[in-house]
Amino acid sequence: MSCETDTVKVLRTTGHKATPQRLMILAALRHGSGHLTATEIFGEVQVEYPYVDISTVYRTLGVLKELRLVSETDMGTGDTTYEWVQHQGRHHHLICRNCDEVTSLDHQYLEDLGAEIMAESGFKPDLDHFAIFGVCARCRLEAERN
Amino acid sequence: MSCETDTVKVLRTTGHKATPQRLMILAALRHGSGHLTATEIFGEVQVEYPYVDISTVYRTLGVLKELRLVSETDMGTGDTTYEWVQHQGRHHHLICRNCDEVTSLDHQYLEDLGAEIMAESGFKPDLDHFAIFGVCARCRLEAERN
DNA sequence: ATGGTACATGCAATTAATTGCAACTACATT
DNA sequence: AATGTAGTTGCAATTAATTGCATGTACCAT
Repeated sequence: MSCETDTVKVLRTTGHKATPQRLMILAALRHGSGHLTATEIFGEVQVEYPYVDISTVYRTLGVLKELRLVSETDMGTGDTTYEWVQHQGRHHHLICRNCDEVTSLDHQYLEDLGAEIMAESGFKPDLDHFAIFGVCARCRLEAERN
Repeated sequence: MSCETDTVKVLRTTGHKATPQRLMILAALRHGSGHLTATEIFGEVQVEYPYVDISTVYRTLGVLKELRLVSETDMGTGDTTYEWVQHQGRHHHLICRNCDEVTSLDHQYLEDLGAEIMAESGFKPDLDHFAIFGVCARCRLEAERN
């Protein structure tokens, strides 16, 4: 699989450059196990090239996000996480604001929502990786009991 | 209308306190025209009471968000905005990542999504104020032309 | 292969947001 | 009304993220 060269191609055709720093950030994202923070990616890259700057990491993540190669998600823990989109495929999270439990949500729900919005307004939404907050079944029942 | 005293009641029954600082922040949120940043709220409150601290503003917004009295939304401009939920009712935004145009989205779409999720998993999602990014009809057509 | 240029980088400085802690205060209970 | 306590505040320090700018470099066109 030539994900690496594919990505380089995408960068070039969109007027961006495939710099060594970017390739290292890409590698960190692709080999990482999803949900990486900017700081974690930074640390990873620093191992082989200690002179990268954190601002380069943020800027690269911004570009990759724009190109929809990575998704950015705040899981409610306070830090923003980044994930290589093709790595895990589209997926979503339901996060309980009472007990912080995280469960996953099938993409189909959002696929349908996206299709509806698209059909009625022409706007094509990016629904790659959502964090939806709310109250889980257990906490809700417990709250009702009081 | 006794929104003010209602809110105070909500605060008290949930184990929080109705401090003067909070009442001023509440007033700023209720009189403001939606989509206020923490800094804007801070400035507003400082007019009558210059000794508040920005951390108090953030902490109060956190509490109000938890109680779902305000919604927090990143409109993609880089700053997080807060809005008094009952002030404008539930509404959502479609934001084009190409031309930055912002249009609104009827709540019904998300109401339906919420009902579905609730029915199948028991998880009750908060879908008060979403910012959905994507590509608007105009930009999409323009992109296809190339 | 070379050169020009638009894009990227690193650094430093700035702004946004969070956190630890001692002092303080709202308010439920008495 | 007085009191105890849990919750809150302001301050200072920290961490996260962004931005301006001069220098550097990828890569397209020749």
